[in-house]
Amino acid sequence: MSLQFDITPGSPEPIYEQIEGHIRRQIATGSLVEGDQLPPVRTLAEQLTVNPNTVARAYAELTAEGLVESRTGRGVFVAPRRQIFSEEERNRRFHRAAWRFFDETAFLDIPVPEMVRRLEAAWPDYFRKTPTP
Amino acid sequence: MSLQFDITPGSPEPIYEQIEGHIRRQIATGSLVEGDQLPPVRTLAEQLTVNPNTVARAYAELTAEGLVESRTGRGVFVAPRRQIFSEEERNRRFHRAAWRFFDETAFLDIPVPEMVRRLEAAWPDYFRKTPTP
Amino acid sequence: MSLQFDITPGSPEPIYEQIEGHIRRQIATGSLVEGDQLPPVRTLAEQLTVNPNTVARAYAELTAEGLVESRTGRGVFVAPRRQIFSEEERNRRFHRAAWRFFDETAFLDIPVPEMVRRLEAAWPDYFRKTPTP
Amino acid sequence: MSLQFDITPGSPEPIYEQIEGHIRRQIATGSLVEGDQLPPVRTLAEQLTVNPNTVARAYAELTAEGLVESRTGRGVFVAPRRQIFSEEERNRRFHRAAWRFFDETAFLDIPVPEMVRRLEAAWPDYFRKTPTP
DNA sequence: GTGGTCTAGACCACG
DNA sequence: GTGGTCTAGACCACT
Repeated sequence: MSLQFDITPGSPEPIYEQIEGHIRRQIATGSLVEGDQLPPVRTLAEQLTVNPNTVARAYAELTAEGLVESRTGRGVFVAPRRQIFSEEERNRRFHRAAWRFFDETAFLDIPVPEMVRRLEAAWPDYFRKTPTP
Repeated sequence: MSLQFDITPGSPEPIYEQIEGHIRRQIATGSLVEGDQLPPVRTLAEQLTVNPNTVARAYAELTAEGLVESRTGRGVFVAPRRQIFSEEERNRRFHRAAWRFFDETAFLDIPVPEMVRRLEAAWPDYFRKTPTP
Repeated sequence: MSLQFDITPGSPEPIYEQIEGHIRRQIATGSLVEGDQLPPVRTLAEQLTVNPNTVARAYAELTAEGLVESRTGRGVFVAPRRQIFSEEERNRRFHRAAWRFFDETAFLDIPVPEMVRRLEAAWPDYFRKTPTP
Repeated sequence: MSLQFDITPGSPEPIYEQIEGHIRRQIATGSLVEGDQLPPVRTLAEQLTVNPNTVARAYAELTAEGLVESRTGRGVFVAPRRQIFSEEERNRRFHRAAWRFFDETAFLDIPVPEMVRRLEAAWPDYFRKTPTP
């Protein structure tokens, strides 16, 4: 439950998004399940040596998305799994991610079938990256 | 050579990246080949109704990447095709893009096979974004 | 388009939520329509005499909700209307709001039919509160 | 008199407010009448597995409002019913609650008549939240 | 000029 | 102790 991970401060991806990403992944892969408590804002901030506000922002966005919920005075906990977005919105988000992916890979000269193959191959690796402690 | 395409003002993707993307894709798919001239900065800026600086930036980055080259006084031309990135670099970029894609889609609750199917389905649409003139 | 409104700093409702509320209402009632630009963060911050970060936070949340979209370097604009939440999530939010309403009115000793009548009567007033300039 | 109810730990509504709400409702609906004794702070705290301070706070606020009264050494009892708020105050509170409700539901795209219908439908459910023992 | 990120540090509400 | 809000001020990316 201690959420072992690092962030890369210089990256174009903002720190709070990196934090969100790690936690989302833990939830998506089942490393964190409903009712689990996230580390306190100050603790995680210290561990990552970032400002508490930055962690708080990540928690706030995850809360807004409904992935976690905050119980005042007690901490932030993984929320029961729900379907938050409409079919339409999920399609929109999928398309946005897909196009971004195409944009970032189009000039790598990898043919589409090969790309898809690689993507399928990368998935278990991604899934496993999150250490189940 | 007149580069028919639109940019999406509402997108979070910066305009200069959208322009770069379109040109990269034209080159990747063979719509633009070695020696073809790109439209002058001012012309393209007018056509897209964006700031000339924005177009200039896109051209500059493509030049830096070696995809196009500027012949002073005459314009910007598609460069001879060569292997720009090392195998290692291409793998690195592919992985980064793939992980970002996973991060953005993991919590959409779309199973992997379905995701792959959708991705393959989205490609022609993406490709068509830039009509080959 | 100048968004005439005040905020009450002492209120239990946080300032950024008050700002969000006003803008949501303007959009809900049609005072702000797709494509309209919101006042710049700094301008609105000055007008309300709050910190720019506070306004930025309100804008960020509205952006996350999909009600507005930010075009980098140019400003924040009202987004095309979309159905963002699933039926389930909308029900959940409606129920939460309804129960909160009941909690806040239960001890006012107003019988339910009377309450409903009053609520219907209050709506046009609410709707009109947002000045169409 | 044993006050059968649960609190929802995941809710954004603070626990002490949930407790207050339940008791207010019991009084409003006649489940608790003048002279009835509330369970001792420690007992209720144990039953709900919350901090005794939290229960104490709820009792304190209800006492301050005049809904219950504490007879030192013997416990807390439901106070004689009286008009607690002036007509004006009741209108003010109703309006505040109504506007908050509108704010939270305006962007759910539910037409007013449908909203009223749903609200009426939700009431019995809300009422039942506290089973009359 | 626009918005977005991050830090530092204060203050409050809840338990 | 927990998270949440707000301010002040710096720095960056994009147009």
